Amino acid sequence: MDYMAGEAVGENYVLKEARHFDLAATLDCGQAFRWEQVEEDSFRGIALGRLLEIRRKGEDVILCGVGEEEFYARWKPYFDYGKLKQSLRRNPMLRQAVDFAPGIRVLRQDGWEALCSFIMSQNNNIARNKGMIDCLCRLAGEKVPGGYAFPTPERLACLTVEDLAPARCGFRAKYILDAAKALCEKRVCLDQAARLPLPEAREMLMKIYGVGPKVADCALLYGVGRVDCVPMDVWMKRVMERWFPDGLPKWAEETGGIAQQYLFHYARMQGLK
DNA sequence: CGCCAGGCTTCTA
DNA sequence: TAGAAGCATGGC
Repeated sequence: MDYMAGEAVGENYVLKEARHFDLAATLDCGQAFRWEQVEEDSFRGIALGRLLEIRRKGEDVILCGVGEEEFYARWKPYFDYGKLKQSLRRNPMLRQAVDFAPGIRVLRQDGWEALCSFIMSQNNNIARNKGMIDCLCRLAGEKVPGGYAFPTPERLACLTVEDLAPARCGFRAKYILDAAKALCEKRVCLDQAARLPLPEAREMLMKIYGVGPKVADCALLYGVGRVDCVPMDVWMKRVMERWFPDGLPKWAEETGGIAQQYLFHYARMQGLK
């Protein structure tokens, strides 16, 4: 099953034979920061303003307390980028990377949350970033059943660096506040970023203090649904140098961000130098 | 203890 | 205009 379908069973929504959905590889690989593993094969997180517990049971994946309507309205778009992965396998190197960890999925998160999360991820590690974000949500996020939503730009824009001190964001605090203000003042519009030519979308995000190419690209890919956007970190630079000196195949460019996810993971696991 | 984190801004030649 | 230095902080 490469695109998601399932059925409501009792109180839950069940994805049948969801072999290509590795929860740990997807939720704990540094693309999202609000999921925590609660049991062997079970994760809990707040995304899109809602608490979700999701767990694997044999070949199935169960979304606890989710009905059909909510699945299609909220979670399918969040978890599912469709059949893009299969076509990548036309290239031998891409096939190798995809088959190495076929259960990784690229998430389509909330745009603002992704932007803010990747601003905070800079020169940081995943574990600490999660802690900082959790604290930020408790500090300024709206209370929802089971925890706190990610704070809206409006709620952050009226705070100061001192207000954010408990989250221990360090030098990133001022960046977050500028990003929040940029959205409130409509200097930056993420809906517009979804439609603009890629270079213009990046340029717009990079006007935010503390947002460079990498953070802009991550926000676009993981939060704005720009699967054509390829974040270039140290690992991807090595991948391109070693395996794609002339760039990704032309036909793969429009889904380059998806390719990136598999190549990144593969390169890192191989310890590519 | 040091070293490092899926960078960015600022300073320097 | 490229390349190096500082940045805040805590996980390991």
